[in-house]
Amino acid sequence: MLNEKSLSVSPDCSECPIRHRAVCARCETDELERLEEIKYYRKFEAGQTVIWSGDRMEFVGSVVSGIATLTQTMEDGRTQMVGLLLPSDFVGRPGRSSAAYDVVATTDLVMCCFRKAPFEEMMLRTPHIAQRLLEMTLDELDAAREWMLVLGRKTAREKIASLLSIIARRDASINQRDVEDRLTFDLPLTREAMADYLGLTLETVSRQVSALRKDGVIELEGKRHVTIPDIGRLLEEAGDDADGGVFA
Amino acid sequence: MLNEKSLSVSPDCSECPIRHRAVCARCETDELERLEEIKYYRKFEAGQTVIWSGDRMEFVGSVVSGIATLTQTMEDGRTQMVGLLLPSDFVGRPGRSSAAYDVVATTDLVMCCFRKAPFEEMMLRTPHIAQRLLEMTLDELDAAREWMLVLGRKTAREKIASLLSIIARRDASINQRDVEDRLTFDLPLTREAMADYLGLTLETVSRQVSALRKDGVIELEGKRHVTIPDIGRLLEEAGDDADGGVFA
DNA sequence: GCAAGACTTTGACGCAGATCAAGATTTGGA
DNA sequence: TCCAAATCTTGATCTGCGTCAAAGTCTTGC
Repeated sequence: MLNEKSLSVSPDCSECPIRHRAVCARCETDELERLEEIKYYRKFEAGQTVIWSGDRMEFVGSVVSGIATLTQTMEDGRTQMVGLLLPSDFVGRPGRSSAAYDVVATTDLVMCCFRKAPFEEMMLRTPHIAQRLLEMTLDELDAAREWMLVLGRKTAREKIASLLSIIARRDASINQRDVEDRLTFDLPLTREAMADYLGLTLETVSRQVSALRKDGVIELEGKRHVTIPDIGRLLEEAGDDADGGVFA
Repeated sequence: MLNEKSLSVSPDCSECPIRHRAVCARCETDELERLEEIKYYRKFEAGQTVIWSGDRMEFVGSVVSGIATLTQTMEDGRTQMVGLLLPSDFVGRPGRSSAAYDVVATTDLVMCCFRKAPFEEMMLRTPHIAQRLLEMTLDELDAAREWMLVLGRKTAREKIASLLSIIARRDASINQRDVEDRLTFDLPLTREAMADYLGLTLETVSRQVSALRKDGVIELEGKRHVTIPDIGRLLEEAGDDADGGVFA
């Protein structure tokens, strides 16, 4: 299965998670080349909608850089975010022809896309791709279920702490350490987007963020830059085990 | 790929969804026979725990008959149901060694199980199985995300109506039509289990069920037997489009 | 550098659903 | 058949978060 060429990563693909995670180092050379043929990049600006719920979806792909959200909207306008897409996350469903959710770029976004039909065709012939996608989808399912606990049973304060701990842990690209080796990052979401993710109003989000700051759980510089002095404390506030449940 | 034997269903397997949905009519005869070798049935009584969160999980499988729930519990005892397993639903994750949730039988339950190691091994050699599991997992992910909207944004009354409409639509085995051709079924969940699914208290569930009855949206015979005079009305109460969103 | 719009904070008040409590109904075992 | 436990209903009261309102603070383009 393995050969030298499949292990090497060509420069233009060094940022492409699908190729890294699903394909590279596992498939035959000619499969890699076929995948290369149907691959292309798309860029979106912050605020742009990548795809509307119900639209025909003619590609699948994964996030290379930036952040996007998946949201559902009820007829009366209530909206719930159902997924946060960070670099390396996959978008799209083989076998489904239209999008089930709105996908919106919340920061500038680069996606690595594959035309859907040839990708599906290739999946049929390349078992590792389906297996890798299954693995990724099971991870997403776990994350969705973890989030159900947050939405159904946690208080507003716990919800905020849960969101901050997910962001602090999941997106290596925005995470830094400051001079004292504390976690520090820019929030990639507005208060309103946080509210949509957490099933709260933006006013409640704002109040609870202020409360966490006042209590020393987080530090804020401006509206968006967050520093976590003690990640264990934050996890406690989130109602998680100190060792972090599924996020560990 | 196809041959006569793979299309025929042996009697002892006529109820096994994995075989129907993932394997039958798609694989070679010898794969079918190997699958048969590692297959076994397990029965559980109502109330029994199938597996505890964190336990080593040495099988995967699917529900043949009965209903089970997936729940998460916080240290302080708050619990959230994160999945409802109806006949044909799959349990277990190839590649994961321990269970992430408690699985509890809420009615008498029959499961069709496969020993995990040989099943995984077989999955590697039989692309259709991974592809079928991917399809099923994507469906579960959609259901989980639909439920996030219910948990995050719907009122108590809408939540109850949403749960009833899911049960009314998804479990063909408990669904009947009465003499006037109206949907009618026994609720497979206690008020407490409904509360755990909906992120409510059991008192609120009881009150809202009573309210829906008083308003003629549902009819009750005893505590558990429900009749839906007008499914469109119920969907309206659930806040869904009359044509049902992802449940359509 | 300033005006307009987007985003955020804070306050006052109301309400949906939680909590606490008591009692009714159903189930099951001796 | 009867008692005990489980399940469900209903009422009274409390509270966390939503709603409405106003003002503060960033950002952007001119």
